[in-house]
Amino acid sequence: MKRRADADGGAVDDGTKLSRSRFRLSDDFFDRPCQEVAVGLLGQTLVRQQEDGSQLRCRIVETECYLGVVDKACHTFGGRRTEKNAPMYMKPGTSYVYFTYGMYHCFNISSKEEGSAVLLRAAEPLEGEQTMQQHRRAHLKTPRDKAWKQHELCNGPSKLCMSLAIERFTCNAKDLTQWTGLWLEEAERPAEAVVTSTRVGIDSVEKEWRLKPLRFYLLGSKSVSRRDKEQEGKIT
DNA sequence: AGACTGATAATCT
DNA sequence: GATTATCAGTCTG
Repeated sequence: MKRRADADGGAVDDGTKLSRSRFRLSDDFFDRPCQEVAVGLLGQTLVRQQEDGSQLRCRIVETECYLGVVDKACHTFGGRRTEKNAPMYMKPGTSYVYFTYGMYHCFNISSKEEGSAVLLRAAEPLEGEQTMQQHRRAHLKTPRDKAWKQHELCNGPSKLCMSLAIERFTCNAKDLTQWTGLWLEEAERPAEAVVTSTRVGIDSVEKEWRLKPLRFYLLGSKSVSRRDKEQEGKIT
């Protein structure tokens, strides 16, 4: 895997923080089969650049595969093309941010197969937790002085979007290997085992595709959105 | 921690 | 007109 220093993406390290990974995930990371990208993203760092120069950072702990035109649960199944799903057909590493349930967003990254993408489902906050709390509060129906536990900030696909201020008008159809607003950085290989389970929230899909093992998460992370006790029991 | 329910609007049929 | 890759609030244990 080739590496490239993050010269154009993130804020310049001002020396006040300890050394951290500075290798931005690039084309050769995303231009791989959906399942490789989904598993490979576990443990990596998702970075959101704020307008004030600060960064929001989190560690990805849960992902899901949407395999493209062959996948009955996928927005591009059968080769369907709409204005909304267009980013899924774009270059691997392109963001696909869509609005759902009249209120929420989901954030995906396109991968190699035609129409495929990885849904980012959960992450652990690393930096900017107070800003994440503010972003979450801004979405409350009735504004109040609520605070979430750290592991509750990004433990779901739309919570992750709220915390990082990811929405379709600003973040959709971006090349995440180039854009300065949002990118991924290589981190240490996770020590946790990877749990494989079924995808969430696709109940109307026929059984064959609904039950495929296409969700991946890091065992033991408190930020995982839904644990699969049965699968965890099979891990030694 | 888990189960249940209502909310809410863009998108597609 | 139906559906939705979800969440917050409430209730229960």
